[in-house]
Amino acid sequence: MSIRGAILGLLTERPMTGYEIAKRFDHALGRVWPARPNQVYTEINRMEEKGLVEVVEIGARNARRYAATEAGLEALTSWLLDRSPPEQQLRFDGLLKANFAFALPTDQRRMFLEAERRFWIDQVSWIESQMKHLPDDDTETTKARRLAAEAGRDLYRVMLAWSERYLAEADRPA
Amino acid sequence: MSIRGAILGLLTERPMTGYEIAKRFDHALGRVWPARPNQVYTEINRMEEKGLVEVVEIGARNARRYAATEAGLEALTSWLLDRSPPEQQLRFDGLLKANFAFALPTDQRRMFLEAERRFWIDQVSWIESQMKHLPDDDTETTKARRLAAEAGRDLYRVMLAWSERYLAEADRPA
DNA sequence: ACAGGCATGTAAGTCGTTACATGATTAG
DNA sequence: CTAATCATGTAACGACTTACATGCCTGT
Repeated sequence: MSIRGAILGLLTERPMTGYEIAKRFDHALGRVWPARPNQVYTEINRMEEKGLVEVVEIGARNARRYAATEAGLEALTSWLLDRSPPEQQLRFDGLLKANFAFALPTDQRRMFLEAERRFWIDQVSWIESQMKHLPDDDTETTKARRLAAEAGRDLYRVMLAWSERYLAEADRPA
Repeated sequence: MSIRGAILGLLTERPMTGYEIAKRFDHALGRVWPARPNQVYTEINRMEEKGLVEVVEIGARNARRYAATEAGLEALTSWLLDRSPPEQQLRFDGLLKANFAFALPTDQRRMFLEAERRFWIDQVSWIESQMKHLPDDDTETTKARRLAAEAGRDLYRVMLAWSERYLAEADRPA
């Protein structure tokens, strides 16, 4: 239930509408855990039924703004501390494909690796631009986000380095 | 359809039974793309219907040993080159949780980060032990697997560094 | 007035997990 | 002979994607 945890985590910052939460996934969180708007809406409704969130304001266009309840905060804590599979599992098809790149003929492997390289360059520069927009304060929230962003950037750099090393090895075959 | 690609990739090494494929996920591939035996079996059956794999041998206990067909190899290539979402997306709840660690009270955050640290140490040492068992040859297969393993190890090291930096920051609060 | 963004949903289908179930063979 | 491993499934459910649908409000 990672999406549930993520929604609750976002709501600890401030109350939000489903639309705003969906935007956060779209613009930022989606790079580590994608979620589409409709999934956000259906999940929030289920969470409201279970008493994890509650409507704290109804604005223009009948926009419902949610906040986490006490039960919601407990659910957030237990999600963070939950180490049972399939929580705490990487699902990373980039590394999976990396294992099987040998199966491509040489020219297509080059194309594949160059596309990978461009992709990871994009990811690195995207996250670096995101880091500039982090608030310039010393709160726990900002600290956690800054450290997470740095880890994300470094993960992308590892994949970038992988693609470049592979390309270099492809240049001088055994 | 990452599982389909992974199965086809494994079958390029040599023909295998569903059981053997499931073991590979369990022992190695599952660290980047988990799959349970039943999912492997159902997927292989669907792939056989579609002509992507074929039975090349029936052994003891009626074990069916599969190989990739021509169509299967094409499917593998197009999976590797496919860059459309939700392919090519990270789904990494570790980084997601990293963003929300601030929501835990200080003592629980320590516990959380120390558990993270132990977890990533385990991952690093697991993959390092795996790397020792890679065949000592110079084939493309081995090269791809070695580079992928190194990337995996470095990814785990990034997360390990993240947990340690966070723990260090927690020691000297702002 | 109309385009663009705000705001929310439903329905169908696929992918993945959990739980349950069965039987054959081999090693000790 | 009995435990472990080999070998394969089915059923139910939950998570996620894709496609479709609706209407409100604000700025130009």
